[in-house]
Amino acid sequence: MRYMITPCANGCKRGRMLRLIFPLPMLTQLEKVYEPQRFEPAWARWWIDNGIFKASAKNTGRTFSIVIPPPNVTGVLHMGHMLNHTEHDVVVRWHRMRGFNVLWLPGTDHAGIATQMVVERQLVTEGLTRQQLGREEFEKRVWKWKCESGNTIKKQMIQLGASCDWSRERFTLDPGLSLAVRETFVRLYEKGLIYRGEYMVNWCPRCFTAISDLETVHEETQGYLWHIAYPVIGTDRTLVVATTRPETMLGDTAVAIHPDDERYKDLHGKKVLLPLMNREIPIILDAMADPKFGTGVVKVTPAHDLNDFEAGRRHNLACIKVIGEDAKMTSAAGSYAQLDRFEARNEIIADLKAQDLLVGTEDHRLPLGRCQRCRTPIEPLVSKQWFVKTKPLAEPAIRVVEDGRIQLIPEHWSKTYFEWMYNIRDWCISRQLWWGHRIPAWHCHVCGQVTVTREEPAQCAHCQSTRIEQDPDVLDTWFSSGLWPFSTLGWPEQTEDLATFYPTSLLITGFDILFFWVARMIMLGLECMGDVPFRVVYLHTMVRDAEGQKMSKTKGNVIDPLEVTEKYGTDAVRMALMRGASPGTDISIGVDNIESARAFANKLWNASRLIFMKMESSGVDSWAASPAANVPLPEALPESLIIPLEDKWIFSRLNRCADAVNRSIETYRFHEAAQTLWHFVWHEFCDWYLELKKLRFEENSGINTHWRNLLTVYESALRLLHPLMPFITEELWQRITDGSPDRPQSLALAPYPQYQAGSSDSKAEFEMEILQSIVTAARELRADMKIDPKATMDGVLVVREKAQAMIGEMHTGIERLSGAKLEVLATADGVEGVKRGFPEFDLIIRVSAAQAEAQRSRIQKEVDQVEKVISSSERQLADEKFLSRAPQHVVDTIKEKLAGYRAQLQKLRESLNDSH
RNA sequence: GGUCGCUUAGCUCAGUUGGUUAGAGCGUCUGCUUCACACGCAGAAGGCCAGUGGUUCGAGUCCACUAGCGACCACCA
Repeated sequence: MRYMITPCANGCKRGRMLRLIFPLPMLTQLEKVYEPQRFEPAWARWWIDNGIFKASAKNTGRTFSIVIPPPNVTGVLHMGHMLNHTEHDVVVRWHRMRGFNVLWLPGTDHAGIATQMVVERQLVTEGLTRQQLGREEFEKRVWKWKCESGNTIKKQMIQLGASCDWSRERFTLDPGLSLAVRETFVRLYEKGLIYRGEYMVNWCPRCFTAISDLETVHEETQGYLWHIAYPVIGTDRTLVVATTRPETMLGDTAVAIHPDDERYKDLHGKKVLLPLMNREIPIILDAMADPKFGTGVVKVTPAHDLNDFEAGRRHNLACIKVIGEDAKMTSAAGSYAQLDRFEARNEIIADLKAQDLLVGTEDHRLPLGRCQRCRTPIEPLVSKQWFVKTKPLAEPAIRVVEDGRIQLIPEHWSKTYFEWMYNIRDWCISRQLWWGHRIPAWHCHVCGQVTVTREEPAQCAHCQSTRIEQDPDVLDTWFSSGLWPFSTLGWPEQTEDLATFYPTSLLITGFDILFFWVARMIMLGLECMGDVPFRVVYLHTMVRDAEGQKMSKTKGNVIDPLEVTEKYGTDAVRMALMRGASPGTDISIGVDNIESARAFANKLWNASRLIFMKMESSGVDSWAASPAANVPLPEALPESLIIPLEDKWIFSRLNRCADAVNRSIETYRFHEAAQTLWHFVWHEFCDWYLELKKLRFEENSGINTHWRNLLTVYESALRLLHPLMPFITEELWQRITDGSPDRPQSLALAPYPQYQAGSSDSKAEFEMEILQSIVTAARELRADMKIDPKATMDGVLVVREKAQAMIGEMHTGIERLSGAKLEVLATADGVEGVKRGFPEFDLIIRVSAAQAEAQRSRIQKEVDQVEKVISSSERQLADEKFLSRAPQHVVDTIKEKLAGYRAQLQKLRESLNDSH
């Protein structure tokens, strides 16, 4: 037993914890079925306890740094996180194994509104409100909650194998990060990039705070366009306005018409009587009124509509707030005061009807802004808030993407980014919440001025009064997230970490927070650090279910990562995700995908089981070579003269595999890396290589060479696979290493196999292909002719020159894998039986005439197919235009291939004639 | 309203600069309890690459349009 379950040494009350007694270099036989639950938690712990993932601030070598998109402390891990974390971990482990000084910095976000809502909901169950509790008590309460449940995400990440440096874990409300927030705020304020003022903001009456434009979601909604008649004073005419929000009319301070609108020219300079309120308001001339829309007359409510607010400024109109922060009508709404805004709407419509002033109603689809958090319809209202002036920050942020100092992947996101950046509007950063970074501004009760400083001031900077009070508001969560890539490294202090790891190398995140987060980090990074926060942004898309549907609780199609990792193993879920993770497309994940990934893990497990069993019976107890960064050259190995074909072949394939995988990960083509490894391990290493090696061990000759080569390849494969499937590979790797001090402590620290020029062996690959074709041909014949699977077939093999030596060496293997006793002859003359002909060999199986017949239809089909290809190639080679315009190498290739097809056709025809 | 993306086997998707029998996994069918693995082995079937037109010697790949789906942005009453 290598694992022991012991009570947690530090007296943790949670009961027993898995602890690992390790390392114990030990090669024992594996259980028959792969049970990841038995070793995954132990390795997760072990990696951390042994500091495998610690970055060094002093390291002067190549550095790779990445910060996690901090999950909400309120959060519970979902599939999107798991995808994100797996992508991070693959890239991070890959770099670490390539010898980089790697930092993956983890942490969480205080998530202002979201967290506050969670705790408030808790309070409701106790019959309390935060107001009853008071600000200080409430904050304590949130902190308490944060400390209790805030570690969930961390534990879950550890369980997923995320190779973060937990010693550098950060939280957006940490003292250091709060310092960074304050520093940034003061700097921006001093540069005039932060200002306070009364403007139209998006107000959520349920969350009771202003929110930014990005936090409102627009939704097409079916509504009405009401036509309301406003009597024109001094005439018997009326002006008919069209509105979607009649309740705001109580706050109208003008109606607007287009100056050139002929219909109303005679009314210029007149006034109308605002119905229900009996207030006289002017008719103003403004281009905001589109003569083609509705009636061409717009009511102007500066307090409740952005356009109207601006029109109000242009025309110096009063701003009458008729809807309050609680979404109820204010006292300015006269008899409607205290009504909810939607109730008021109904009453107003009824009252207008009664007075015959409602002259029309038409259906109208309109976009309705809702609060991102609680879906409550947003109330645009005028309010005194803090804003960031974004244009000056956006300009350099646009430039760095334009000139490639930051690269967005997939590249097409740049356009979306530019689009938003060019049209950026000022950012409302104050929130009327209690959970977050308090705004470092103090209001003076005496002179009314504001003091903004880094340190808490004792007196007003303007009148020296001590009657000052800190602004009650907190900052938008994204303000602190925007500083994440450098605030986490110690800024504004000039720390070693900051010098070593900023700018970070890469950011991996979802496109859904491109504006919320990525854009703001770029702006604030450039502003505060004078350099980009990261060089590459890889944006992945959404995780969907097997049918490509968005996962949602209401649809019931959510896959819980913890459930499935528990059931199928973390490695399996990681692999399933990676196989689907191609840049730019959504990832569909169903249980099927995860099951097949588990099958892959099980395959690797059982291949290892085979290897370990054979090692034991051969008296080999560990793998003795040190891992090398390069895929080894078989020629460089001792006893090179007797390297068997399967070894030359597998080394060559391993080399190509390493090449492909390295290039795939480098370009974030995770699906490609996964695919390549899957194919190599399963269909090359297991299906062919191990099958051939099993026979070698039976033969029991040259056993040391076989072992050395096999273990070298196997060990390299584990290393290649490690970033994707860290647990199973570590578990297996530790079992074959002998624990000597020159060996890395963990597979996570072993060098990642690199392509080595000259290590590919085309001759071996060619010969192996021939071998595979012979075996496959024999199996096809057996299946087609329904020959007893257990019967040894009797046959003849005629091999042409290039492959003859191979047949000599591999004869036993070919016979065993094809299940046929094969006589090797120089020609096939006079041999009776079913024949499969190939350019490199003929395979003839002796069968009865009845069995042979089954072969004919399939060969005929192939003949038809090849004939078609030949005729199309011939047509092309006869085409003058093609010959004159296509490049020579294309013409040559076709000529070559045509020759091949012809040979193939001839062979097929022979088979057809001979098979009787 | 603006922008972007997608449409390839029954399903989910690959297919890097255009180059000639279009690939994988799952599913389906046939046969195998072969001493690593039935989470397996061996074999097979299955696709006028959404449609139309264009560029080209050559198009799943480039261009235009059409249809369907999806996402993001958005202050027109």
